[in-house]
Amino acid sequence: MLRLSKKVEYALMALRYIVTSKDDIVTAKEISTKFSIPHELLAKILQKLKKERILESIKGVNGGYRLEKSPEKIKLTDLIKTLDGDFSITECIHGQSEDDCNMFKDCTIKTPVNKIQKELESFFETKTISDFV
Amino acid sequence: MLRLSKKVEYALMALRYIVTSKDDIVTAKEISTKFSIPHELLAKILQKLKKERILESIKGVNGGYRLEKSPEKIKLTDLIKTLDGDFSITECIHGQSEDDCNMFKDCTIKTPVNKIQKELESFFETKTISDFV
DNA sequence: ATCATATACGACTATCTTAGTCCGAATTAA
DNA sequence: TTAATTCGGACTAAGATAGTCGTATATGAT
Repeated sequence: MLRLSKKVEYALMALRYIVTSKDDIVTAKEISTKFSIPHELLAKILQKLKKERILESIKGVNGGYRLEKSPEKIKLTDLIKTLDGDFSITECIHGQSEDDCNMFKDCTIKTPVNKIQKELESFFETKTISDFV
Repeated sequence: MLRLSKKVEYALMALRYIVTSKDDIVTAKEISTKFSIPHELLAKILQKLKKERILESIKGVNGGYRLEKSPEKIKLTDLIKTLDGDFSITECIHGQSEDDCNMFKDCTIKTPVNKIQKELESFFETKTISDFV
């Protein structure tokens, strides 16, 4: 239904929170409490953002997260690809060639669908965390 | 994951088929066979398109469907709204006011999310069946 | 009239994805 | 040593999507 996943929503709220926080380091607990997001779930999200080098993590007591990339460099496409694993408006698109689809041998809408995919992707490329601050 | 539903995909294929068909009237059977789409499922889709006055139906033997609107007037947003019931990138958006969201009492991303929603909606407004023919 | 071929429509089921939980680590400052 | 934190995988729950089934209704052809 063309909907942002909760993971991405949570990530946006968390990133905004981190960006605007007066503290250098912010814990997953703090964010999950603030927004009533299940702690374990948010923790996983932040861990993925760390792997993607969007966040930097500090382990142990007094640990937490802080930005590794600057807000204007964190694109919405990156969040979607990292957290949802993919960015494609149809199952048959995997970011590769236009001819990969073998789901419908007589599918006639490959070309326009690919065009829309590319346009959408460009659109989300232009959206960064800066737009959320 | 920001994906078009199968319903919308099927609708696009079906509409394109109807538009480019040399026959005045096309049956659901013909289309479902052509693309290996489950017949009952496609039938429901076409019925919804009929209610939306995108298609016109003819009952009984030799019945079927034909376009009621011209291809350039059938927008992708219409298909999504009709078939998926809604068009919103987040649960808290229902096309109404920006302040309807009560999911997160401290949600801080309402405004930017609403902006993106509107931009996306405009984008899909510009896409019509003409783009698929 | 009857029959075969269509659409119309609601209820149901199956499948897949997403969201959320649980458990046990490893790390580190106090 | 302890408490607070990140890390990682496996699991379960919930919800949305996809697909099925049964029946009714309309209508042209025989």
